[in-house]
Amino acid sequence: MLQSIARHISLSPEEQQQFLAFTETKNYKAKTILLKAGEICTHSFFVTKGILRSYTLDENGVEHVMSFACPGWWIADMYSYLSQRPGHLYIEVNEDADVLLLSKENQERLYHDIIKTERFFRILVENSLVANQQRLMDNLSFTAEARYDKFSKKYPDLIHCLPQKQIASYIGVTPEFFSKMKAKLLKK
Amino acid sequence: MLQSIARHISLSPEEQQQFLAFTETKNYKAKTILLKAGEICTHSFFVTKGILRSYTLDENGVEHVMSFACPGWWIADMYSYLSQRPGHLYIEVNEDADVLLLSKENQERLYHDIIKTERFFRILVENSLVANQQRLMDNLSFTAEARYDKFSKKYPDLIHCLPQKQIASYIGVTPEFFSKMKAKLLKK
DNA sequence: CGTCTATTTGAATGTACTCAAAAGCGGTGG
DNA sequence: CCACCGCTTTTGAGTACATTCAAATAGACG
Repeated sequence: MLQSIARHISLSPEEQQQFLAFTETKNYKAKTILLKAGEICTHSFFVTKGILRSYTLDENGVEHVMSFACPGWWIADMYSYLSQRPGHLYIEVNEDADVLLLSKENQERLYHDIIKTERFFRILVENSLVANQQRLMDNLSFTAEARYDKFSKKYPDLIHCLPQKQIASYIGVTPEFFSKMKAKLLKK
Repeated sequence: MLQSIARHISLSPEEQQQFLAFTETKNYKAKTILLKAGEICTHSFFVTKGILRSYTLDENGVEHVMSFACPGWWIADMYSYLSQRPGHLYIEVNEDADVLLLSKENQERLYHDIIKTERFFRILVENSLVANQQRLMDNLSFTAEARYDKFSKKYPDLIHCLPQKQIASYIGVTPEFFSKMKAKLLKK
């Protein structure tokens, strides 16, 4: 995580230690659910090993993947985490994972104690926003086929370690349609 | 704008003046284009009067509305503004507008001179991110009808001052389909 | 090995799009 | 102030992309 921080701000060794001291390390098995819809997201998660994902369940019980988190990525239900109100997202472990937990309280302490961290998290959120806006525009502008193409170019490695139905959900189609689409692409 | 800032951080009168001194006030007529795709977004815009909107044009020349900005809202091509690389968005004046311009350089100066402003903009971006994620999930989970319903409840006043085709574009359907959908809703 | 879930395939359906044409509306200039 | 032009909205018919439902097959895990 310190590497990932160092890409945006520079912390002294003491500050680095303080940052880490505010986090908690945990290991989770695949399929563990770290957060459920209706709960308050008290921590944000930094993945050092494995894969997590966040998703909603709609009124018909269909899953819609919000995001995947690989090593080096943060994940949380931002709405719930920021407002400290019950959220709509589930966060689940896709593959056995090592995770750093940062509680909302410790995050606030960090902002207070090491003011530079505010910049760090601002930049993270800025990057998320840009990525999210891009994904939204892609969904409005492109067909499923083009979205899949973009996805596989953006995350070439992820494709091999995710179940198809989750990729289908991420790009916004049913697993059945995704399967047919893939078959059609292979013919070409 | 000072009111909008005061909701998140408190600035001394001097700091307030300094903030304002970093901005530039302009008045634009409807249909003025403030930014084109391919250009670098050098300023972010704070609307004090009127309405702006941002959108992309896809390969077929179809417009996809990214966002509307009413008084009290910021708007920019965040990708381009943050990276200072050519962007994909157009920003256009919907209704004659008064706008405060904040250049990227002055934004950086603000972060440096009044460190609290970093918090302010962090919170703004956080809120944008949450809203954007919500919109993305709505697009994946709901039908056009439900999205229109949500939109009209979230922005009841906007509906009356936007051309239908822009609302259609925002919720992600063609103007023709939107028209038919509205007719069907009236029957009920 | 058996069970449970994921994937594939097919047929029928539906939601939303395209194209085309008519009607409505607003602004601009004569 | 009216007439005209351009743009938005409406309406209809035909189409396409994607879904639903169902059933068969394949894979993963205990």
